[in-house]
Amino acid sequence: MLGVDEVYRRLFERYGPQHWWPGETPFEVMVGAVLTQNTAWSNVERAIDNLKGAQMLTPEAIVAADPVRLAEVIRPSGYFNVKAKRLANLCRWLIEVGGETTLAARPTSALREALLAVNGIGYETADDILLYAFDREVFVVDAYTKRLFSRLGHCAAQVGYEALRLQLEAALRDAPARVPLYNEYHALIVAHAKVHCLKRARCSGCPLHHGCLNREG
DNA sequence: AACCAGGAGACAT
DNA sequence: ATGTCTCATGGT
Repeated sequence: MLGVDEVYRRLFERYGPQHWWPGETPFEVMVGAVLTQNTAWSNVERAIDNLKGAQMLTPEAIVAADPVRLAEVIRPSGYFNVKAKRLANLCRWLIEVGGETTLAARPTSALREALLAVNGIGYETADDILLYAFDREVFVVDAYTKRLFSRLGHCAAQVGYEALRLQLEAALRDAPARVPLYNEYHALIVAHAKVHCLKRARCSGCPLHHGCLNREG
């Protein structure tokens, strides 16, 4: 079976560095993490552009905004009513704790629990924020990650989030520079999925769909 | 025209 | 602990 480190090597060889997250500030990363829940990034870009254009890309502006207005602005990202609430929850929490800079002092486990306590932030969104906004050593697991590693024989298809995250982190525990490694790894899996093989339904006839990475090149 | 996207929560079992 | 349903726009 292909090792977790070898999978990374092959992904990196194919797609090169991805330099994620596509966001300019930690706060923009957090907003993007919520807006991209089960949604294509192209749609999220529009929503973020709208927020910028409306001068609303700050915690204060989002909390102060009328919920209907906020939903209207983020409309292109889909699920706009739920996501408007989720953004407001996130921003209320950020203001309550005294801003992002205050959070830098917290240990990762405590920060993770605090994020998960915000309604609308689940495991993946929390870990996106931890890794890409706070540079914490957390392996982000998403639907593609589960499909990839279950198809490669590393885990069951119905593996739970935490089980797979801990398994992957354990497999890479001796790797140097894990934060940049995790950063690239998740981005590379998404890049790979964008090309092929990681959709919900396996593409019939695709010779790679049982795990393209088993093949060289 | 169906399928899917860088999920999460409420709720039932 | 594990399923099912809902939320919704935009691209292929």
